[in-house]
Amino acid sequence: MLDRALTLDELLCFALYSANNAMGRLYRPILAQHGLTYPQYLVLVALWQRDGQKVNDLGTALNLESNTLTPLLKRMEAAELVSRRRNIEDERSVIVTLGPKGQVLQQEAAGISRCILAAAGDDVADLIELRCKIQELATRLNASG
Amino acid sequence: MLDRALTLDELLCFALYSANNAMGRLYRPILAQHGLTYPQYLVLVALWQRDGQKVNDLGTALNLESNTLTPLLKRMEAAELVSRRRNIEDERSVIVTLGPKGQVLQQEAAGISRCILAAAGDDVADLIELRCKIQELATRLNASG
DNA sequence: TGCGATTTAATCGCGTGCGATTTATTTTAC
DNA sequence: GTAAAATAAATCGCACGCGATTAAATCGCA
Repeated sequence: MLDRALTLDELLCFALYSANNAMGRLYRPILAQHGLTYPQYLVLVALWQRDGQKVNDLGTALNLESNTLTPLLKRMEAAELVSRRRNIEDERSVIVTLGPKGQVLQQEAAGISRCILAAAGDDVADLIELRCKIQELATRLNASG
Repeated sequence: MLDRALTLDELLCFALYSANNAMGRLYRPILAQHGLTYPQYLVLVALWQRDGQKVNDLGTALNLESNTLTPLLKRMEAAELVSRRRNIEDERSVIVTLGPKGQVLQQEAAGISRCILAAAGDDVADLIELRCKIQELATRLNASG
């Protein structure tokens, strides 16, 4: 088996890739109205959930490392979305805190996710189940790395 | 409702983002052994399925546009994975064909997808169902754009 | 036939993701 | 107490994705 040619439609990886790109295209214009990019928005969600996290903590939450986060956070700092300061107790680490713009945006977050929800489908239970399945997949994939 | 703070875990978009990143991390070292990146691999899959497609055709298949594809295809051409030539019948379009390296790699494609399948899970029926759900989501998201 | 509208790639700029490396700080071992 | 190991962030380079624009070829229609 598997001797015949692969097709794009059969690839789980392509489904993910394509759905993720589509999600990004959907978010971009909405987030751009607030001066945000997609990963910047995710950083804010993480900080709204718990303010004052180390870069490493954000990396664990988002599955990213400092090579991605540091430049991203610097751009966010320049936009007053977050602020960054060295941890007094351990100068190796950097604490990221919500900046003024980042706090204000939390009020509009619910509206943003409602926009997306509407585009994703009307059956919320279905979407939640799908999300769980995708999370499980991500967990398995990360474990195999 | 929805007055409380969002969490990353609740976001479908983050599940997708995270699973897609995880898939990329899994593919990268495998594909790197063949001198490929992840989107380059997807282009090859599309061409193995049907050789000699216009840039636009590939764009439709992959949900990408020339601003992404043109540089990507040029890199692939430099690596002899594909070749590009203007369409004689309509000089606006460019035909992309498998190059020597691109043809050879088809033999190893089955092995590549087996590696991924193993990491994604052992229940193939589950994975296929998940893939379908994600494809439907991508379709809905693209339709809302 | 000619000329504006359309189609197709290409170009440019910016913000990720990440492999690889570097720098700074803290911990550990002796 | 100090040098080696470990840890945290930053830096660098490269390949995407995509919004915006441009250039070239073709089409459509008066």
